Amino acid sequence: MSRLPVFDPDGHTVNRSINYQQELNPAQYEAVTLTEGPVLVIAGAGSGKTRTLVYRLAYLVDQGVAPWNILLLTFTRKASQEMLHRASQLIDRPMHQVAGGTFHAVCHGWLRRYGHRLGYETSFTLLDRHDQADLVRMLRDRLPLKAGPGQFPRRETLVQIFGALINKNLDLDVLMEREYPQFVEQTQPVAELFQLYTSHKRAHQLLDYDDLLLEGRRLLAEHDDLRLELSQRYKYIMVDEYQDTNRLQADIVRLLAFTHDNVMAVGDDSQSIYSFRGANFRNIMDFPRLFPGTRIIKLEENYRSTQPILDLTNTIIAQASEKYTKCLFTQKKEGLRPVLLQTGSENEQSRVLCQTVTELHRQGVPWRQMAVLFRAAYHSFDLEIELLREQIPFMKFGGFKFMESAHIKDLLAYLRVAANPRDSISWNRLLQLVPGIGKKSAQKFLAQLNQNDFSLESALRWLTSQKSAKIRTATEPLAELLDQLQNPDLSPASRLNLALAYYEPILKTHFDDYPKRFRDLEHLLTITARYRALGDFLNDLTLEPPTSLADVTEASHDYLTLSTVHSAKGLEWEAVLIIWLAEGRFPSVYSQEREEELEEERRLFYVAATRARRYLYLLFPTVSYNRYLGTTLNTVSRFLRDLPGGLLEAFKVEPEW
DNA sequence: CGGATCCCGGTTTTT
DNA sequence: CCGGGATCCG
Repeated sequence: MSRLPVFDPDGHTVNRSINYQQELNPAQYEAVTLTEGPVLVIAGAGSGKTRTLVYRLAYLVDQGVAPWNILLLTFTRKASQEMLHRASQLIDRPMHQVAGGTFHAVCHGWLRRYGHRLGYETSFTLLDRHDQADLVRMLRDRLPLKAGPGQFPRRETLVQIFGALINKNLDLDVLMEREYPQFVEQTQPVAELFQLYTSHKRAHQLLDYDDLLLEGRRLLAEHDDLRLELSQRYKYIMVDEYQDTNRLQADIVRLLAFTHDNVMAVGDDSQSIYSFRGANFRNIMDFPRLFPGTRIIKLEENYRSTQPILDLTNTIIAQASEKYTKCLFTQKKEGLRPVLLQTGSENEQSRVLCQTVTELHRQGVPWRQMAVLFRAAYHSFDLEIELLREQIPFMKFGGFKFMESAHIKDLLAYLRVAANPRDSISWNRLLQLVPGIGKKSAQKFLAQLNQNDFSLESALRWLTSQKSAKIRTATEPLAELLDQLQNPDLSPASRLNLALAYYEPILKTHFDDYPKRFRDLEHLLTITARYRALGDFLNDLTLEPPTSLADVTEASHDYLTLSTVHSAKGLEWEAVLIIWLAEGRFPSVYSQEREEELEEERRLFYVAATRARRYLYLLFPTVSYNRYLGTTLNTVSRFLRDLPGGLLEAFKVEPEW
């Protein structure tokens, strides 16, 4: 059919002739055009879920809905940007006024703007997991912990407990008994520490990830006028990956939609893989109860994979103990069976993988159409060495600890204090880098700062009035730096440069791998260059930390993807290779105790395998070498054991070189 | 305060 | 067996 461009009053070229009915299947079409009232779309893997959301965005705008009246909640910022981009191409009209992003980012935006109603200044600081652990350590040292019975949890564990408390909406007693029985005797001090943790964050304008959701919800729940205003602004709400939301997020949607109920939730219970973050796959089944009158639409036709791949993935998920009937089918009947490759050592697995991708590449599959997936980031270490040796271009996603390394944290501490002088965690950090100042002095400094209402002047005074001349030679340059960083006219990049000049000698004395770390800091500088406001830079770093070296170094255009399964969610490739399909690795040893955790591992494997369009390779080494256990034998992952015959092509292989 | 020494644990997944 | 964290001691 012909598509005549027409001009709307704004002067944009508008294509008003998308034939929605023709370009979508009946179920998709219904999901796209049913704009009023609650809709739940159960979208199987590869069933055109993103396509449906994109067309719905376009359709809404085509129908005359203003883009700023739409809210698109996604799992990552990248996902929402991608959808908006595709939708704007479809209707040839910019969509950037659509509000989009993660729950955390959207709540964050509200809190910057309206947070004063809950007692937050606009300069509040976001804490990542590492900051949370630092704070817990600081507070735990203040607590008179007598050496009671049983161990006190490590600080990472404490952070985990606090997170579960919020996201799973449980009482501490119940949580401890159910999930941390080994620490049950410590429930009382843990509760005390949690109290301390919560009140400290308040007093110092600090918010962790959970606070964003918690306080975002409170903003809506306790301020009727604001709830009304936001509900009327976001007249149409779409939530992607609903199976990975938790109770808190469901509450936020419920509150936000109270004037209209125009919510479309999209998800797949079989792909719920974030229970460690408080998500529960049953949540998606609760949606109709939260929104009475929900129309449920199922997308079951798969457009991604070939039938032999679907035969395997359908079988895998059919073995799940709790499942909602859904059976994917495809028109792509032809195709190769998934291949199981059993190798000797881990290194042989790596070499066989190199051979396989090289062969696929020779047959015409570009690198960017291939991905290697694994359960945990460290599973690919050996492979990365092998890929480098073979000069196969690759990029790794997930498990990237750039932001957690000490030198990055150190450098950012100077900027964070400049942005929020109440940020006790950063003060604590940067003070202890001064030779001659340790825990005790830092503590004294903070107490003193507290009395002076955290004025920077009093901080500088303290730094320049140290009695010992030796200490003053170190604190005076620090005071000078902090004074310079205060200048509001400086760009984030120039501030970072100032801090780097001050920090470089410290870096040299603290780390023997100083050159490598210095390069990291220079990478950080290139990220900074994109920002005009210091606050934006710091927030983004916490809300969307760099996920791969790609964000830091030059991106090449054609590369093989290496990714954790979690980071591969929502993506697809011509060829997918999954490594380490051995008991203890995938499923992980940490999940072998509880049935529900094993079920999640199964869904995780399902997610991994359904990323493949044409080629699916499953690899596992029989022998693994462990430094302290010596050589051990692996058995193939339980997900591949006891499959009905004919689903897989199985080989024992040895590398040729 | 900070370096030396001892002791325990042992790479999950991420906003 | 190696590394981080807690603890001890100068």
